[in-house]
Amino acid sequence: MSTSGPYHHGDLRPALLRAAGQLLEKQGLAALSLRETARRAGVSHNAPYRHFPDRGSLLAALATAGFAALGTAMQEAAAHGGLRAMGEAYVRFALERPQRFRLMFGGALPIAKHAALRESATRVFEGLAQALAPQLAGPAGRDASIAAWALVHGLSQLLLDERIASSALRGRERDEMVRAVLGSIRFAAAKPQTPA
Amino acid sequence: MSTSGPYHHGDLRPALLRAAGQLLEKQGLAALSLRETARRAGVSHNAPYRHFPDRGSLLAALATAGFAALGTAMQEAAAHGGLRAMGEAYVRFALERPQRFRLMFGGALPIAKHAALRESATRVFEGLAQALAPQLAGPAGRDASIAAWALVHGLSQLLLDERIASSALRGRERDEMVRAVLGSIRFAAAKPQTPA
DNA sequence: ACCTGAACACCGTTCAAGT
DNA sequence: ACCTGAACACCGTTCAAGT
Repeated sequence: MSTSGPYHHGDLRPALLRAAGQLLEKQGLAALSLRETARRAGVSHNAPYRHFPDRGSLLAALATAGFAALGTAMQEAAAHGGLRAMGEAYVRFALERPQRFRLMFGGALPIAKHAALRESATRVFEGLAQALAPQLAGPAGRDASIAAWALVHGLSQLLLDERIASSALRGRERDEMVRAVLGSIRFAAAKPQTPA
Repeated sequence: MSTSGPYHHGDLRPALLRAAGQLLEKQGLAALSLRETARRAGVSHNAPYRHFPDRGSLLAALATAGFAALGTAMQEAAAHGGLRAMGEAYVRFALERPQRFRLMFGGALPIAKHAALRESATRVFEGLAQALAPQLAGPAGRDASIAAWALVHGLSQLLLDERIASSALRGRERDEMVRAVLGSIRFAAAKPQTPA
């Protein structure tokens, strides 16, 4: 009577997102079932359908929150450490939240079906493009900014998949190696000659 | 009696891989169930366990075949068109077999559990590193070759996820845009000054 | 050896019903 | 409005049995 929750949960949507987020980060996407999420939130297996039309929509909400967090981390990094720090923040986000990052970029979500997801992702990428714009103007600069983004994104993915052998560290801390790899590139179209 | 298959299928393993590959490319990873694969191969839902200990092992076999195909495509491209063609072949492979590429790099497979998978992947990456070696020697060169790989890999992923707006094409064919993006990068450590 | 059918414990989703 | 329990058609995996 006193210890049991209210009949109307009242705050079920955030509770479901919290439970689903924990499942995702601890057990991975495959273990993230609607039924288990409901169980952890203390409701029947059917209650989530009041807040999400299907499993995909729950996943889309998790990914959307992920893009918001990534965008914030990148803007903060850029404010303190400039462009270079922005790229490093991207990689750090991927490595700190591997399952979330995979959900955001793994293609498991029908991106066309989830407008909020697409918008939150686009916002992040526009922030990156704007930060690059002063250095990389004009048509060639736009291609270069895609290359910069691809570089940072690819490095994140390869590290996540443990595809970069530990010998590549050559005694350095991982962050230092990331800096060195990102710094080993120059943009052909850069207005002043600037590092990544 | 004459149209029905033999009791002992005889060639079940390749038949399963073929059916699974078709399922993967047409319906995506989520639709690739062992039971449906068995159905398409014309055997009971249980027969696949004679050839694969579990679903993950079937997926690993598909991914392993994918790495072999990617390696072949890259070597062929390199023989005809050099380093640049190698990178373009990487991107082309990803775009031509999106679901296969996602399986290979999506982190859905417990890579540690599948030795053949890890080896086939490593072979591909060693081929890339060797092709880069003449231009990028020494410690800084090794970081640069990781950057080159990350660039190609990231561009593939972003194109696959349709994260690069169609406006980025600016009227060009996709292949041409890929060439321009890859070509917009210089390696700081390159021995002669060489494009990507 | 290789294949089958029944069984178990899971899914996502739908539906009729309760408060 | 919001939640529940039963039901349906799926899974992966295991087991006892057939040829």
